[in-house]
Amino acid sequence: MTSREALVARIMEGQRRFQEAMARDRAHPFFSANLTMSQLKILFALRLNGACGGQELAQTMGVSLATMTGIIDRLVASDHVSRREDPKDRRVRLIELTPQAVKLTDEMIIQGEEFQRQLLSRLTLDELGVIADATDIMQRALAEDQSP
Amino acid sequence: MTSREALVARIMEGQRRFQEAMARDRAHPFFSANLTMSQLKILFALRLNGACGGQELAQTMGVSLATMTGIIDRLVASDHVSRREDPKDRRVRLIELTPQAVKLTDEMIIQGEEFQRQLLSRLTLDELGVIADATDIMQRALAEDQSP
DNA sequence: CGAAATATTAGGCTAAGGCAAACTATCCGT
DNA sequence: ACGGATAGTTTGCCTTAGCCTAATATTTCG
Repeated sequence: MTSREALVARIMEGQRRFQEAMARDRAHPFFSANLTMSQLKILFALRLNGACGGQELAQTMGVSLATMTGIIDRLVASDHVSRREDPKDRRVRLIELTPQAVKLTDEMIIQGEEFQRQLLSRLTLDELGVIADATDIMQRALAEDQSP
Repeated sequence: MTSREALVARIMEGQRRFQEAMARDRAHPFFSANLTMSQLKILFALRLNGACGGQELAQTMGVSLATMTGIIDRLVASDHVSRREDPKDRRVRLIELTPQAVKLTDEMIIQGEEFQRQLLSRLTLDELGVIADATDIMQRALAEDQSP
């Protein structure tokens, strides 16, 4: 094994443990939010791709438009999404997440800020510096990855 | 703002972006797995707490034992969990995840290894060293946090 | 032995999701 | 500006997962 491979393995294992430790936090909202799976999928789709029309949503989920109307109705009633007119095409009703639903999906997908802050509070200034450098390096790799 | 607070803020923001970028990966299995919300909750509970009896599971989810039997039946049929006797109490049927379900929940909760590996492949050896140091520091903070 | 605990089965109910068909409103090519 | 195509909703009907209570079996343990 090259030293490079060894480093990568060490990092991956550490990251895995870290994620594992935060899994409990992320799983919480799944228990407290009273959603069906169809509803959850739609919230995720909207969170990842932004607002879109019902037709597109129905096709993505492999469901008829009539079915989608029903699902969206219930999500509107529970204040997770809202409908508004598409200024570009008035036939379309754009579906978008309410701020409350953005927060909910963030808790499910993004990590527990509280937990992270608590961990960081245990570190020395020097250690924080190393973490910050590492974060910056990953940011650059991420940026290059998205526009090579 | 102290330099410490500045460092923490920089780290948190970087981590948030990083998680955001991986969110798509993690959301995938929610779309492809054909589960109901009750089923998902049970898989999560088993993944986080390990195998347990139906009674305990029913109480955790706030549901009657008869209901739980039905849900477990369907999860067994779809090969997500299995039942086995509890050697300590033969009245109890321990419910545990199948290897397939462990893999599935890992994909939902833990992060995309492939994506991570790809990002790391873009880094120099020096940069990898910084990341590895940072990972180790976080590991220590994590260990201290769990047993202070 | 007998009460208590664990699980399953049977029977019955509800709500979410699934569809097709009919209808309205809007868009856009000719 | 007419007319087909597209987006959405409504209606009516069906299926399934989940939910319960009550009855039954099995095992534990005082």
